[in-house]
Amino acid sequence: MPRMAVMDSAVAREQALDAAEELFYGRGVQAVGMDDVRGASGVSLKRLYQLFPAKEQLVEAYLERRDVRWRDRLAGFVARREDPRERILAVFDWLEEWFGEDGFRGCAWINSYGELGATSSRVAAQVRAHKQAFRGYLAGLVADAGLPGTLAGQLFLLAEGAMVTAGITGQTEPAREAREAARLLVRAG
Amino acid sequence: MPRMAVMDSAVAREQALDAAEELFYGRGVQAVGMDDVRGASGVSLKRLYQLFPAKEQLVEAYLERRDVRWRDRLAGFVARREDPRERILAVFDWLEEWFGEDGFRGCAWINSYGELGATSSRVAAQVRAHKQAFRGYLAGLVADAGLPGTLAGQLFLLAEGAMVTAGITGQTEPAREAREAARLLVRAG
DNA sequence: AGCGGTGGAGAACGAGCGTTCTCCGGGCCG
DNA sequence: CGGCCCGGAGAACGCTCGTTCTCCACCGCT
Repeated sequence: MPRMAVMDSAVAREQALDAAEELFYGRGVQAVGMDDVRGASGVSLKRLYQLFPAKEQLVEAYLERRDVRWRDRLAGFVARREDPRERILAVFDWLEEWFGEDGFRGCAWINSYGELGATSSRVAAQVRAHKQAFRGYLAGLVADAGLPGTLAGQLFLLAEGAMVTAGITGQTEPAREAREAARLLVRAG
Repeated sequence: MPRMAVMDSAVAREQALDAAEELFYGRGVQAVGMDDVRGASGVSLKRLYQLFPAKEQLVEAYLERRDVRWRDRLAGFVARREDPRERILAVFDWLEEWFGEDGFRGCAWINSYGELGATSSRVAAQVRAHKQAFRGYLAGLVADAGLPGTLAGQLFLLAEGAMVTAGITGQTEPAREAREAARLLVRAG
């Protein structure tokens, strides 16, 4: 009955990714060994290498899954607001919530880019794709609000600056500063 | 005559730092070995370890020297403008110049923070100090223009967002987008 | 009960690299 | 000219870590 083995593989994969995400995000990719992932996940090394033939693939899977979840969480939060302009500002409210979470250590993609961007072209491409998706999402919000397209890039830069600054300082305040700037830019637009 | 030896040490130190800066910035700190620094600088390993007892100290010296130079270059560019509001916008003009330079790979401190922030508290502190100095510089420009203090944080976030985005995409455009947003915020202030 | 195969624990291997050591040549002093 | 010290080249050492291998316990089947 291979059904069971398949299920176990799926479970092991999730456990491995859960552990990898916490460790990679919290300490940096290079500071975490495959053995650390094994220890934290309970998935044996043999199985880990069956699921992810090399560490780089585990890293890619980690960024990929986090990308989907991150954008879903943001979109879910924003969708609760009705007014199109409020939705734009809600992005920054969500950032503030995120920055305040336990274990927040900045943007996983910006951090990974600093760590691996010069070495791994695949990671670099994933980071670019993630940022482009976020920017595209903002562009959609701006268009829905009937505001000029140039605003999207400006909001994007504010959000990126807030993420990087919150990551470095450990404070949530950058989200409020960015929100206030966004409010002024929306009003001016 | 120890005079000569002292001079040579100073020269060797500069050569080592020149090579370290190019390599660390271009490829990331962890991807560069001490032997690479030796090869690129012509300074022998023995001498390298006399000047910098461990790699971490070389990294610190690299960030320290680059910090001074970076802020001097920015301040020098901005000081050429007379009008206080123009000086604020000149910051973003300088960013555009910087982004367009050969070998530009984003902000050295943001990248280093992503790579080492979770591991080395000394590097993390240096990054925070650099960013705080930059923010303080912007606050001075804002005060000189008689604009409200809250503007400084907003301009800072725009600049950080532009640096991180230019680093990831390799384009200079974020500087112009940030400049336009800054112009609107200055006008609104 | 015997047995084949699956999977886990952890040793083993090999590469990379930070750091130190050894050896040697070349200039300076008596 | 002979001994001495400074510094360079690069081998060596020890550790980490990605990846693979070995061995063994367990589980289902006949």
